Amino acid sequence: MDEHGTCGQHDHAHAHPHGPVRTAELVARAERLAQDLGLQFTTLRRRTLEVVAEEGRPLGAYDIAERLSVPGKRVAAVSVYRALDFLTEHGLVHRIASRNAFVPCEHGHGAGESAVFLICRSCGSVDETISAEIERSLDRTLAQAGFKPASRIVEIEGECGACQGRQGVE
Amino acid sequence: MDEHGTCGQHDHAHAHPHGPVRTAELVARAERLAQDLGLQFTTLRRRTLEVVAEEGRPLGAYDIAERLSVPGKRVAAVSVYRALDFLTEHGLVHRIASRNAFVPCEHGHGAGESAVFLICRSCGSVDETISAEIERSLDRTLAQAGFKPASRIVEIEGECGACQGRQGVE
DNA sequence: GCCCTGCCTGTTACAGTGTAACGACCGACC
DNA sequence: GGTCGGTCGTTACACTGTAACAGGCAGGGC
Repeated sequence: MDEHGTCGQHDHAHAHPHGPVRTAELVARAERLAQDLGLQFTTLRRRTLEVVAEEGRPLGAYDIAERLSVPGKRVAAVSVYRALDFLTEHGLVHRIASRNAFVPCEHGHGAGESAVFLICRSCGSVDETISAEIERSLDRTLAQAGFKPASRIVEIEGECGACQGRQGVE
Repeated sequence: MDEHGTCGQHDHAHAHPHGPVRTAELVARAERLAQDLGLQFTTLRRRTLEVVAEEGRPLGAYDIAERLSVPGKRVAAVSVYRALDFLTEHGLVHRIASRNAFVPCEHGHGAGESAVFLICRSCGSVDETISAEIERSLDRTLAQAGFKPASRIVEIEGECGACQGRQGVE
């Protein structure tokens, strides 16, 4: 429950070392959220969220559509986009702008907070962290420029710790 | 050269506090750079840079292609992409990931440094700033996560100072 | 001169990304 | 029942980006 308060330090959820984000947990959060706000957490939205959560790396909308499709029943990308609109709007998944792809939200943070995405060029994994320090310096810079922020995108490409270890690649 | 007079006749929303990037200056920088590194600053690359520099807002590759084309001679988008690859690689233009569009580099900074882009939702202008403070906090967060950064994307969407002033619509 | 090589450009083709528009369905509410 | 709003299916289309191949052009070696 009390996820917001305890996350003050550098205690962030590492999802990838252990495997994918807890799908069930994310779905439960979505259900609570829909309940509270009177929104519809439909089957398509739930399945889209599950597919994104179960993948260990960013998924494109068409990849998601393909995974949602079964021989008799094809899910069109446009439907996936609408589901993703819903999910991103409520902070359940994030869009990785530099990849045109989507990842599950690893934190319980609200949509207002800004996350930093660490994208590994070697293994393609994406880690999400939050730093109050970065937010502070961003706020300061924005205030100085007289700019009123609405949404923030911070994406760092590079090499994750695990991939630096096994240097040479397979 | 009169820098302000060039915009007098048109009422386009004009992005930069200091006026549009000086095209000639940017071209001169490119020429020096090509000279120093033994690279070819070809006509297509120069004209692409000029088109991007003269626009007050981010331009898509196809927009650039259209501006470069003349009735008899059409420039294909793929050529523009190659020119843009060259220009971004050498820090002459930047790609705005959240818009799939390109802006001229307003600073003389090297490719290593990371810029912060302030994208105005109202007028579409993009301002580029650099903050040592933000870089420091990013570095600290990355080091803590054991992540080795290669490139950084920081894009803030919101409302620029000028648009906050004239609140409503035009 | 001639060929070879490397780089740039033109062209075609195609895959991926994203949105607009219309219609049908369904549940809620009068 | 009828209306209204939201979701979804479907089609169509525009935009973004890359692969692959061919031609052109300059420089270097013979």
